[in-house]
Amino acid sequence: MSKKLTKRSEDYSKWYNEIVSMAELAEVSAVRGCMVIKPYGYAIWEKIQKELDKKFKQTGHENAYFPLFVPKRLFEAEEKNAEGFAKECAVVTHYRLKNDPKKNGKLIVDEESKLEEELIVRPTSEAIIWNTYKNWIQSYRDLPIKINQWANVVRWEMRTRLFLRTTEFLWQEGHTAHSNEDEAIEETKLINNLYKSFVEDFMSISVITGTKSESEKFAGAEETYCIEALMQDGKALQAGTSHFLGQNFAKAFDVRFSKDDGSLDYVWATSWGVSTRLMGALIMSHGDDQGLVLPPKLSPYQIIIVPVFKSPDDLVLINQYLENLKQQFNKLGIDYKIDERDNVSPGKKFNEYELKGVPIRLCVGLRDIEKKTIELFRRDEMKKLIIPIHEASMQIEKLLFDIQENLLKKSKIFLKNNTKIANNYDEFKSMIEDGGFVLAHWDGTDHTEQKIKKETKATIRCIDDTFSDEGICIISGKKSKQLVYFAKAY
RNA sequence: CGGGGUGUAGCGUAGCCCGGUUAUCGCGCCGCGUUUGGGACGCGGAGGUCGUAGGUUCGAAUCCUGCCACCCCGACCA
Repeated sequence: MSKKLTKRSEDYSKWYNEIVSMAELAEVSAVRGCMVIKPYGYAIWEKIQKELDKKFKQTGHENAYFPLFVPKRLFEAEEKNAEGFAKECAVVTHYRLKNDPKKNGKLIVDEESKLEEELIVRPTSEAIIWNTYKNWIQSYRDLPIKINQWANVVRWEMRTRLFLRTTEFLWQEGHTAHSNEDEAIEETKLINNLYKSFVEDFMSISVITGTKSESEKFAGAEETYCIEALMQDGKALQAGTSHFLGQNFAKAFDVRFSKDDGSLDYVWATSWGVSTRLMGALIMSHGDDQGLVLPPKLSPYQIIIVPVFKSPDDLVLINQYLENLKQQFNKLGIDYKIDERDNVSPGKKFNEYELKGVPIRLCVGLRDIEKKTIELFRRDEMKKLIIPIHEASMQIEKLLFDIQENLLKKSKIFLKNNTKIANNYDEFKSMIEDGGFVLAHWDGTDHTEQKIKKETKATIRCIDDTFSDEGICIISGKKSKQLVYFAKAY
């Protein structure tokens, strides 16, 4: 008997870690707070990358790459940004090691190799990129610049958690430069909407959108738009952010351009990103007591084929039987994998692929060949059905579509059922305790926000401007422009 | 950085309070055989500086001290 997965309801945190490890997504590495992403987990990340790239290109963006190291003086240039990240930066101070004269075989830092100016390992690339853009931009004709980079960044967090908050993480960061404010704001919103549609359509995760409060927004940004998802334990997760940077970075790095009327102006900027944290969102949104559940569009393969055979001859027969179907999969662009291991029982394979969240399992044995059937199993509903093989490709195509839709539908219902409106602070406190999003009136002050955070651990997750009903702040009793989303968050 | 906890085989663990043969058990791994439609079984086998450095003792996984690492709760955060 192999190890059983802890039930999701018993210990959510333990369940999460076990899925990451048992579904072979990633493991804790020997390097502090960092993780090793295993092939299966990385294949999912690659699907995310591929799809986002497609969307970025459709909206006029290009990929490029900038250095890992940021000289300290560049990092200092934008004060708020520097201050925001100062406490969590890895810093390169030396460039050489030498043999320890006291201990043979040991290496020590060569003090003589001390750098005159320290290099910061990027926690984000605004500084290095804006210092580069400065040389690229002279005229309004050079604008807009719309670049994305896939990179690793390092943030020395106190506490780490696989995928959600690792010291090093992978992400994409977009950095755009525009000749006017409206265009930059439009870009910021466009990307946030792009994130929303990606997360909903591909990851089947329902999200709320809006802007961040003053204290929650990105250091150095004028406005931060975000998408927020709700995990099954009732905690919110920031899944993506898109920042309108105004002219802050242009001023800090002195990036000016000539307008068509001949005057000089600072450029307008945006930056935006999603990270490997999306993998955490995926696990916590869809996973169940059997393991991971993947939406078909993100699964490394949509179908796992488990042949049931007693001899190599049986296996040959089964492969012949499936030949035509496999060709149809290729034609339809459906990825499949066949598990032909003969030293592992079918039952064990069933459980393995359920743990890995493969959307559909196709099981075939001699019994099926006789009856001209196949057995299908859909992971999201844990239901089996036996169908004639001549209907298989058609049914599977439909089933994949259904699973994708069904997961989003479930996610939407979950989000809806766990979003409540609080009319007073007592109600608010008990709702926050239960988990989920709580909509409440807020007077817009930092003081009130901090008070709520201190007393309930809830933060303002986002402010959806489409809400316009005025009301009274649940704490201060002052006038409130609208309801805002609160929740306890990861 | 504060408060709590844990380090024993690849993983999970018993033993520790109350020191005493060859360090327990399960999973996994290797070999042979029987199996294979929901986590197979039998027999045989390999694998350990008991986190680390000292101390106490005839004798330390066990007691004492320092150090290191990791986990949980705070502060910090995508």
